[in-house]
Amino acid sequence: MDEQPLGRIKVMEDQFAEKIADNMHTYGVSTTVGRVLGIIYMNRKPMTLDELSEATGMSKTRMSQVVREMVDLNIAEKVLQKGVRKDLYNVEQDYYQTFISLFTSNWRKAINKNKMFEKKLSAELKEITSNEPIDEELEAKINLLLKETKEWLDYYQWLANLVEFFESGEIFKHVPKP
Amino acid sequence: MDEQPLGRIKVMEDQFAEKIADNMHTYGVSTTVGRVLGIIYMNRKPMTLDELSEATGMSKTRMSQVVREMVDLNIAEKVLQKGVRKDLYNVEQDYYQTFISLFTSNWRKAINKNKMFEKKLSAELKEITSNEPIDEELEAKINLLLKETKEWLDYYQWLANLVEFFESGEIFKHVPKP
DNA sequence: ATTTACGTAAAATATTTATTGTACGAAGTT
DNA sequence: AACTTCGTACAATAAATATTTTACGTAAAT
Repeated sequence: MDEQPLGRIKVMEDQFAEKIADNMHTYGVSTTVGRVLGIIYMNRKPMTLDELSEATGMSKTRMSQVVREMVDLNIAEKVLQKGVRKDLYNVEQDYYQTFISLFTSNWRKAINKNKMFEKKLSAELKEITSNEPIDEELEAKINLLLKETKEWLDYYQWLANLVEFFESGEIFKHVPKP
Repeated sequence: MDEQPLGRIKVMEDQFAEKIADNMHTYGVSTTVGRVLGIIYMNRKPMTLDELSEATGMSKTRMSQVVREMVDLNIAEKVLQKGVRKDLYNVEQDYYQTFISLFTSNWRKAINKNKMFEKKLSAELKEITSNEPIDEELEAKINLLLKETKEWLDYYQWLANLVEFFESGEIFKHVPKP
């Protein structure tokens, strides 16, 4: 209570960084990724691995791992500054963009994985329907599976459209930024 | 290759269930939750803990835990069937609805957590701006923090609107089901 | 040409999360 | 009333993830 104003601001900034970390958690990224994002964000300018290590109290190796993960997720980028030897990392300053980056990179991953499955499954289904002698019960089962496959593919098409809807910024036309 | 048609269908059904599990993973739920969802889905009717235990090869205790998690997430429900003593569990059969349930329950959790933070932070900020003697540097810092707080609150308002946009089904007006 | 600082791979450790086993109360059955 | 069966709390164990330590190749500084 009787703290220095500057100290209190520092405390609030830390709380803020923590909150950002917490928010990140909802995207399924590890706590430390969230923390680092919050720290760089609050620092208001790019940071080196050593600075991050200092700020988190974690090893430099860990910072290296975390920062790589963030770059992969499109929520951080390496910044080149001439004359400076150490790598600098910066984060997206726009919350909405961060949301979109994480959302799209997660779902794109799932969509791509699914592509292979799609091919395999429909090939198998085609084959089985053309080759085999078919009794009634079998036919019913096959038809059910066919129907479900169709629904599944449609669902993934929808997901792909949804990702595009976010990535293009179209979402903001219908859910505008306050 | 020389398998029975019925056996091959079983294999495909299993692959399908697996794929559903995989998809679930993108939402940040545990693998087993995904598996159970896929199994019940493919079973096409509600299942008991014992049946699930049998189907997954896992303990009944684990099934109990998983099913509870699913109910909390709104992707499964307990079904009462008179005359039957065991609890039966069913899952949402509509992929889109499952997507929405998971999306909204995740973000709602985050939004609620944030509510408390909001109050605390803005109270602190108000206090510090009214009580303290202010020099120029301090004032600049405070203003920056105020601005960031505002942005953060706006962002969360947006998230809340987004959740509503999904939950109400409005999303389908703009990204229609194929 | 040596030395120093950097980032990260790879292996080792610590922490967290998932899973099982035991036990027990509540409710149904005999 | 004694006996089963059910679901789950709670403690123990196993598996997966996060984190650190050590080591090493590469590039800048001396």
